Amino acid sequence: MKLITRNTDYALRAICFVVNQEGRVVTAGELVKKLRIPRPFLRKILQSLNREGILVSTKGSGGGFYLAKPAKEIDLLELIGIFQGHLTLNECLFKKLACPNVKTCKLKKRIDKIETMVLRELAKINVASLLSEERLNVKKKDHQDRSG
Amino acid sequence: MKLITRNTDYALRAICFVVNQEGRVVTAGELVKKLRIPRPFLRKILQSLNREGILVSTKGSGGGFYLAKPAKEIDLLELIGIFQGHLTLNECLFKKLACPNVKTCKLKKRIDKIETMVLRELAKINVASLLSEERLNVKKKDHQDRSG
DNA sequence: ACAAATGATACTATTATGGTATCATTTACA
DNA sequence: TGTAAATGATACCATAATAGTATCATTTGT
Ligand code: FES
Ligand code: FES
Repeated sequence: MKLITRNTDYALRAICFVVNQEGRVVTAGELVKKLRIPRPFLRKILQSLNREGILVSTKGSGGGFYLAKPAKEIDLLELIGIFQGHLTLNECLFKKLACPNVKTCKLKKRIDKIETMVLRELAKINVASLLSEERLNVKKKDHQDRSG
Repeated sequence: MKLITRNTDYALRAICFVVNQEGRVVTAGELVKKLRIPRPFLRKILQSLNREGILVSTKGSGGGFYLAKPAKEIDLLELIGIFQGHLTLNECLFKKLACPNVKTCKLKKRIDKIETMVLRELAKINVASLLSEERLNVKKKDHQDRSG
């Protein structure tokens, strides 16, 4: 079981790279080469990040992406929200029938407490705080695909 | 994203029911009726619980299941381990290549910390502590299937 | 012997994840 | 003004994890 899926992780790597370019516009092609993420998948991810107000995109020749807000204001919880939906650690099986126990259920109470902790911690992890040490894995070999 | 999958949850409900029977041998059929879990699925779950030393089974006519150890010694972490494998919140994408950053990666460090917290809390949640308040949802209507 | 129980195990269905592939649109600039 | 270089939108496909079924073998009380 993974808390962080591939698209979230890729998004984070891409954002980190963009941050390091200090305002320069970065194209998807560049990111593909540097991060070695399959191009169509990365493109979809970048489009999401644009829609969600994390990156700004400019179209046309010379276009690309740059940060829409300070690195400090982009946290893991938000990224997970975008790519994995709301993080629900506990979900009672009697969902539709509206579980008769929700009010008293001890398990729910205890899992909820864990969930709250986890969410709080994830919200603390922001891109700026990750960047003092490098986590990008820059590569030599190019990557190729046809779409785009 | 769910921390607790169906089989883990069903297992927990089944165990709770068995605990409440105070040593009496309980059959899969009974559990199916009371908990309204699909019979073949529940049977598979009970077999796992037996293999893993949480329930003892007795075969043949009059057979069934009873607890293999005190309710206090059965915790959620163990159940999750059985049905969902080891809980890994963070798994670096460069797995096979052995990520060059594992030692320094800040993200990994921070997720690991969250993971440790979660595991510790899950280990604290044991069946006995859940049972002071009821979470079983006993039902009227029977359930039917052919296997067995 | 037979019915009532579990054990083992192989199979199937559904959903979530991890992608691909196409075509439309915008823009710089030769 | 037209073409190449970029992103936007969207539909599609592949793989893996989860959830569940189906069969047959084995054990045991009566
Ligand atoms: S049994 Fe429904 S919330 Fe716990
Ligand atoms: S980038 Fe590999 S452990 Fe973080």
